[in-house]
Amino acid sequence: MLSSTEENYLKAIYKISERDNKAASTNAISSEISTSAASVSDMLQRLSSKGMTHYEKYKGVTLTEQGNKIATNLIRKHRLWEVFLVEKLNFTWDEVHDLAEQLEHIQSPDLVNRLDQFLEHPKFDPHGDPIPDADGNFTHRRQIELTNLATEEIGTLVGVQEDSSTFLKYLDRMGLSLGTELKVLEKFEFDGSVKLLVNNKEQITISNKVCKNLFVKK
Amino acid sequence: MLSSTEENYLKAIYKISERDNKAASTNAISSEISTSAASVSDMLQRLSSKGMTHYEKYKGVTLTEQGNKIATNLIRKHRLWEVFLVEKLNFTWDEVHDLAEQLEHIQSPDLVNRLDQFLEHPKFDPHGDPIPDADGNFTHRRQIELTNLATEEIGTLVGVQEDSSTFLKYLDRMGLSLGTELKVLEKFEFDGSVKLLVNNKEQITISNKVCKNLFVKK
DNA sequence: TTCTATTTTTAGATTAGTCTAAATTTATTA
DNA sequence: TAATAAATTTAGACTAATCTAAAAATAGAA
Repeated sequence: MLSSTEENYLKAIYKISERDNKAASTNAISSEISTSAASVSDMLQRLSSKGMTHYEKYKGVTLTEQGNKIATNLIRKHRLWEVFLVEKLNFTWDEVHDLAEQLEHIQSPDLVNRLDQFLEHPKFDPHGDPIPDADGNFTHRRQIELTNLATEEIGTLVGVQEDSSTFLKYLDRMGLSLGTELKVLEKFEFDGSVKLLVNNKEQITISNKVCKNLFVKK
Repeated sequence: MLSSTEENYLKAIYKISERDNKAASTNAISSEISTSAASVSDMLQRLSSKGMTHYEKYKGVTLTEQGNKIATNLIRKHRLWEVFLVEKLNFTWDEVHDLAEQLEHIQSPDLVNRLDQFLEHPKFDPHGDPIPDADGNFTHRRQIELTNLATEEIGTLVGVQEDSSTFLKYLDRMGLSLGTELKVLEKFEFDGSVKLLVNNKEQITISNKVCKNLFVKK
């Protein structure tokens, strides 16, 4: 069995490979989990000797099938716990990330599955991210970045890229939550900011950076 | 903040002091948490330097107010999680101990209290053990050991001493669970075993060892 | 293609928690 | 009360995970 630390490395490698579509570099991992490159280098050798990663010195690292399975399961646990915290314990969506980081390391295959059942097999977490099933299959999101919506088009907010507390609090403040209907009124070329009609009522303008972090369904 | 390991030492010290009504010895702790006496000795000095324990070499150890508070809170968390696992996720009472050992180390004051609220402030865990409130106060159990029941007396099973999986499975097998009504039919002096009438129906005989692990309310 | 900058790895040290073996202190008992 | 047994602590070593500094390898630019 792996330590929590080792598990966190696998998750980081998964996340980076997913994002960049290539082997994760030592530096990318070290900045993802805030440790020195030296520590990462050490750990990569350990994870490889345990059959979790394919690693060639100076060439970056990818997950083996086994490593991928563990990483996916961590994500499953993380997102299910987030649903539990929000739906059952009434936490807000900006409070649950750090807690789920702890809970995802609880060891018990039975627990995850019972939790999944208790929550009635949710497909998405409170941030709109898909929850993989017990076999590691994700429900594919039919969603696009808000930036890809043309003027006058309407979409429903179904997910966010970032889940930092500051970003989520900002969204709450602007009256944006999952399920909110958005109509693009105007796109400003100058800085990429966008003027929106929210739920057919209020008008707000959001920056390009915010825009890129919002997923909508047409 | 303390590590999980340090927390486990505090819990062990709490448990032993409670049971024996005196300072916990190095050996008692080492057998409670299955580590060498040398490791315990080391740890006791560390915990004392952190203000968690009163420790005098060769004289055993007791908890400071702060240490006591942490230990009590761990017990609170442990028992609340056990209620959650049994009531909400349908685990059986013999399956939850090890999982609760992991869950009790999750750090978040908010989480415990929300869990408590979600479970509607249970007073006892699935083994009949009292759950301390947020201030560390236990509901006093008005219960006696089954061994103290005289012949012909009737009691309701309200708690168990041990919560090892083997013991609890044995009880299930014998048709004994919390709430079961027991009538003492005969006490055998020879080996301390006892013949019981269970729920006014079946007759069983249990050993003295089992007897000592059962609490009843008259 | 060669030199320089960047990235990555190695070397060596540190901390928490553990161990065994040896030394020391306390308890028991003759 | 002196000798022996038991309990406890200290010494020294090990592993996992981390760090900084130095060395080595790779990538990029002239």
